[in-house]
Amino acid sequence: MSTTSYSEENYLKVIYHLSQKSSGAVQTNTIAENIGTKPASVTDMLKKLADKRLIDYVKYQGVSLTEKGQLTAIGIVRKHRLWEVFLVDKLKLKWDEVHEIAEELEHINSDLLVERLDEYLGRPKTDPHGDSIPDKDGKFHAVNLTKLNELSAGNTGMIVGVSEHSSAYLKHLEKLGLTLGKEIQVVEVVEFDGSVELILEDKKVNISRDVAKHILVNEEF
Amino acid sequence: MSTTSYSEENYLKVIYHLSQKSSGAVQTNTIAENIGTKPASVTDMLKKLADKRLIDYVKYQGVSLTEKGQLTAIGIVRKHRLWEVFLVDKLKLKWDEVHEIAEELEHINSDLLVERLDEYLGRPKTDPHGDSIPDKDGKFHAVNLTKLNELSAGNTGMIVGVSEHSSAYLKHLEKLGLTLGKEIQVVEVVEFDGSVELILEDKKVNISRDVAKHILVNEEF
DNA sequence: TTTTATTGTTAGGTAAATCTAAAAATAATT
DNA sequence: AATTATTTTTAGATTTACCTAACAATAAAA
Ligand SMILES: [Mn+2]
Ligand SMILES: [Mn+2]
Ligand SMILES: [Mn+2]
Ligand SMILES: [Mn+2]
Repeated sequence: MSTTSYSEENYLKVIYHLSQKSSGAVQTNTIAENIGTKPASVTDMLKKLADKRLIDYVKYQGVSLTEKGQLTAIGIVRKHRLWEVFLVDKLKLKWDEVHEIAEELEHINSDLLVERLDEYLGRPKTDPHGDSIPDKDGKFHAVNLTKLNELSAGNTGMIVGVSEHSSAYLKHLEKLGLTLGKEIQVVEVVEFDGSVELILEDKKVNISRDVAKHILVNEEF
Repeated sequence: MSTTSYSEENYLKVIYHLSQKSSGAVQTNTIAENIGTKPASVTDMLKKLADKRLIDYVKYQGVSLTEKGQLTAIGIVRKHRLWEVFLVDKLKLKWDEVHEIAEELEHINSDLLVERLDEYLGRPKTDPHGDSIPDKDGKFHAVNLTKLNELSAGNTGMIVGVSEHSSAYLKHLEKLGLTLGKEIQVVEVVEFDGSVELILEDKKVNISRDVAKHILVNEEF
């Protein structure tokens, strides 16, 4: 089992996330945008990852992860999310402060470390943004999420995740009081602009469609 | 304040440790041995570190850290030791299992992270091997240590550190029961081979000079 | 179905960190 | 002081992960 560099791991993780987001092969340019490199650099790396049997790559046709590539990627995602839990639960960082740091921590390779960290944190199932943490074998335990903007008037739910992790977005939610675990009820989804009017802790809050669509709720009824 | 790469940081740290160990300039070959590279590579790096004003370097005359270089090095030592405390105290790794991992963790750059970690750990003054942890400003709080082999018959002390960190050595001490915090009393320092006969928890233990000289005790009387 | 636009690849280069082999400086021994 | 040994540096390569500019393939539009 050859070793993977930080850079290779970042590529695998991005390819993994992009494959989740939409079906079919992942495109070179999309990877470049997400990693912050040029397409030419991506092509170089894709060849290397293909040589290592971490991805299936057909020139001009995009890529997908092999079994081995996917397991590697999920392992990194697991570490990223466990470290985020540590940073928020134990070190009391805010949910918008942890991503960058976890981006580094996720590359530290030690099965013993990850196992003990998981145990120490109480084997959490989700990270501070509500994302599911895969277990040691790379299995996710299904959770059913609905986007807030897809609820109908009258529906109630608890905020269990967000699908956008930028600091700007998270800080905005924080200010609105829309944090994980909060109960909300939809008053109206405005047809004109898609904005959502909701009740949060007995107060009315109005959020734009763009804000609403990245809030994931556990629909209650 | 330009950024330092992992590799540069490892060099700075090694130069720092070597300057502590013996006075005078640190030699190229010694650095190479300690980092595990060839002297030619060290020369390359020394030029770079000198350009960045992190070391004073005169061709053929060895190097020493500048103020800036020393502060950087101490910052890395601080992180290394804090993470070791975390790994042992919180994650329950053994003292011979943490060095490699801390070698990676020490490079993660976030003042907020280090501050919170320090706070979370209760601002420890020493790491799991008894080494002093510098404070945020790079200051060490002096502790007076004596090498076990320098004690005289009848002297008593508490084990507060070790000056050798190899897994083999630490495992050996563990087996003998010679771990941090243990009280010992010297029965005799054998003149013939320098081995030390001591009492540990009411039992007699004999250790070689080589083992004894890396055990640091807080002499009691 | 050409033409145009988009997407992806190749060719050739750079910077960081390493290496080997050869040369130069310094230190230690006759 | 001359010779030998050790230490250090230089010269020239290599590998990884990038880049720009030019070209090729595919997709979209006319
Ligand atoms: Mn990363
Ligand atoms: Mn997250
Ligand atoms: Mn290190
Ligand atoms: Mn230590």
